[in-house]
Amino acid sequence: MIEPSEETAGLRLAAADAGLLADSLRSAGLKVTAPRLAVLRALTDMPHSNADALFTAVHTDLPGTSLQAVYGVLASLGTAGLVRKIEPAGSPALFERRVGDNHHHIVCTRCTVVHDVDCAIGHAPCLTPADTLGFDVRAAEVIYWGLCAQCQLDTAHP
Amino acid sequence: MIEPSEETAGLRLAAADAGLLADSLRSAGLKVTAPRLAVLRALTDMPHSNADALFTAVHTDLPGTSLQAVYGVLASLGTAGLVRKIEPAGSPALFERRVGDNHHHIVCTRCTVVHDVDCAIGHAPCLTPADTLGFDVRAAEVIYWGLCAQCQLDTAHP
DNA sequence: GCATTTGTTTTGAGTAATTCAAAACAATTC
DNA sequence: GAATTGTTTTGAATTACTCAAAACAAATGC
Repeated sequence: MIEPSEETAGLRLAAADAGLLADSLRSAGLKVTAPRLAVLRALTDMPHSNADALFTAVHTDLPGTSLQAVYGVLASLGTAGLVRKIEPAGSPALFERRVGDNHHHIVCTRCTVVHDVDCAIGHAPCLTPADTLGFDVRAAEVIYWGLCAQCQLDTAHP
Repeated sequence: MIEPSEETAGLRLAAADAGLLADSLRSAGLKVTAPRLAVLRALTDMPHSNADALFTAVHTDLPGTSLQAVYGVLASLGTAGLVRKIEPAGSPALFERRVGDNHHHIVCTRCTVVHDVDCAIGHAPCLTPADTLGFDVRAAEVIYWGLCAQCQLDTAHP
């Protein structure tokens, strides 16, 4: 039996992955295009990326791709519900593939790294304000701000 | 005894108010200037305003004032802790004088009106994520999104 | 397979919100 | 009332993003 090399394994994985990504596009009613697959792939590797970082990543694989195309892809993936856009104060918009759950984010005020966090109480208590003021509340967004572990160390020993 | 006219009452109030605003600037270690007083006054009347709206309001009273001055004023008031800046997704930054409590905001997705809301559970349960991931969490920001009462009516009877 | 339709991407330009820098100016301090 | 320090004006630049028209590619029907 022939052992698959690491390279062929990598290719096979990439191919399988491309198939899954293509499927997710198709089932969202979107055409399968190279820029869309590339953006989805980049977002899988680096969640919480901004449009520019994704452009850089995509551009390496697919040199023809324009920044506007990345914005266009992100917009269509967004409305199709395949990616989520978050906009922490003072930062350009960030994108992630984790959608459909009501998870929140924790942002380091020093290095701006972002991580996912689940809601404190498991279900969604903080998703209901004390007084809705007559609003029909559809969503709640929580952002925690603080210092990440590394930045705590860095500020302690400068 | 002479009844104060509405006008003198207004002036007296304005004067008293100017005194209070000036005091708050002084005790924050900031110089008392006309643009700063004007921005504070405008923010009192119209909380959740953006820089441009404040510029328009201030410019009426104090025609020399530039937009950059308003940005400068807001920056210094911000670092002095006299105003708070909020940045709801898809909107320019908004400012308010209500500081020091951990209140949150509810935003109408249709007309973008913003109101203050207190935390659901009174104390701060949603201010603690389930897993801090090693972060030293300093603040939590909650934004509720929905339709305000008026926009619910407007969309029901278009 | 190939033409058609429909949707996507490129190219190029434009805009909104905000920031930067130097000179002019005004509020506090001495 | 002069000196100091901080603020505002003026003018330009930057970042993040959007718009529009033409070129192009994916899916659909034949």
